[in-house]
Amino acid sequence: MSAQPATAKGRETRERIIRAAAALVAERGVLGTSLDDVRARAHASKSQLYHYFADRDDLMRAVARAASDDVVGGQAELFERLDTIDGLRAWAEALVTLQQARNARGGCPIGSLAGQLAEQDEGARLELADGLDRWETAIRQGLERMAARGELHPGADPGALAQNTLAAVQGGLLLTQLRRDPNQLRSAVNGAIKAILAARAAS
Amino acid sequence: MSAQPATAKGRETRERIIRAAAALVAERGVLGTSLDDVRARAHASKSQLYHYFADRDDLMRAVARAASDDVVGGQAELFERLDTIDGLRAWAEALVTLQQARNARGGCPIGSLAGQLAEQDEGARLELADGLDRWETAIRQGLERMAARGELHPGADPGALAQNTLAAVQGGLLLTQLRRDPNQLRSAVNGAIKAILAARAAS
DNA sequence: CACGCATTGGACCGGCCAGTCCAGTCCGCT
DNA sequence: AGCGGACTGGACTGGCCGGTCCAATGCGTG
Repeated sequence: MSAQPATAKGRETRERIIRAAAALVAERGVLGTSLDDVRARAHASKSQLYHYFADRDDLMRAVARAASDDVVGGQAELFERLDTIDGLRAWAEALVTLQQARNARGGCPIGSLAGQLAEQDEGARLELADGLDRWETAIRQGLERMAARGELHPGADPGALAQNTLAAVQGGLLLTQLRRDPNQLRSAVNGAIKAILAARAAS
Repeated sequence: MSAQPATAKGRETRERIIRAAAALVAERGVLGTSLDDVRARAHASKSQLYHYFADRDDLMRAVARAASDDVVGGQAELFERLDTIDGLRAWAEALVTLQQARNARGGCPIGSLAGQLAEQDEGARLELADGLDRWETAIRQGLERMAARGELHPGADPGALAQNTLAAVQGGLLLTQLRRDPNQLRSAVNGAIKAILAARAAS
């Protein structure tokens, strides 16, 4: 960490830097992103970078947090309907559509950053794990609402189902990225939904 | 690519360089591995690096290929028994045990490299995708042997099951890495095996 | 206005690092 | 032996890049 902005202007500058860094990291990876690139893209000066961030790692940690927030925040409305099979299907299809729009590039920001940062910077790892937690929680709460309505088999474990669903999404995204084929994600998440269907109570 | 070694000695040098680079990349990531580091660890000189590899990217491509070979090759014996539920369970448990031994660090080499290389170097992406293909093929062939023995429901799709199983493994490994908890992998792969169980023919 | 803190500009530095280059040495083959 | 290609050693370089520093400029408050 470093100086938190004390004014609205400062906060905006800090945000601009993070957004620029996040965009560059998404395009070129942590490897290919220099602070000068960030500086230029954010229309900021070197001292601004070091005013708001302790060093390069600190900035990357902020990028990891921003990625987590974006990924999870971007699904907020879809999360609300995760307590019905239709809602689950809509959520899954939205993920697939996003990958199609991106030409199956980039994978999941959380997953990509994991490979680049998890073993290098403990703070970054924790930010990414936190994103995963919030994501899994949203899925689990949807399933728990289903269970509370008696729609799941009494022995079903919403926690385990949510965890496996998240794993299927992440694994599917990796296959999608490496094979440049969004159907890899579709198949994986369909499998996860099938597992949830199997846990439904006999009406 | 660059010069292929013409003599046994040359081949050994090239191998030594790749192994050194792979080890360093596993420890510090692509980002944190310089050619000087590789040179030192491999007891080689700068000219040897550039004799066998066109440039840094070319070396990293070779590292990606070596990672694919190691991951898939290391499971060869386990792959042979993938045509029984017990064999599947043994395979799954071996993966979990490996993660425990590694303190849940590093994830899957293929997955980690994916985040670091897939969007930077098309050649590396293809090497990693190839590793994935060989892996998935091994799983699929196990399931096909089960199907040939009539142990799977006629409508079951070994290809889709294999794909989803691989996705579960990769996703489980990502969760394991970010949460430093090997049980994440166990849960994910158990879910995949459950899906296979559900595809068994009623004896 | 005057004070002080937040913010900004940008020159500068020292180190690292990918890649080059040439002068060799090794070694199989004839 | 001696030719030639494969292989090796390591100095060198030019550029990039993270990080430092200081001077200056907003700007809210009393």
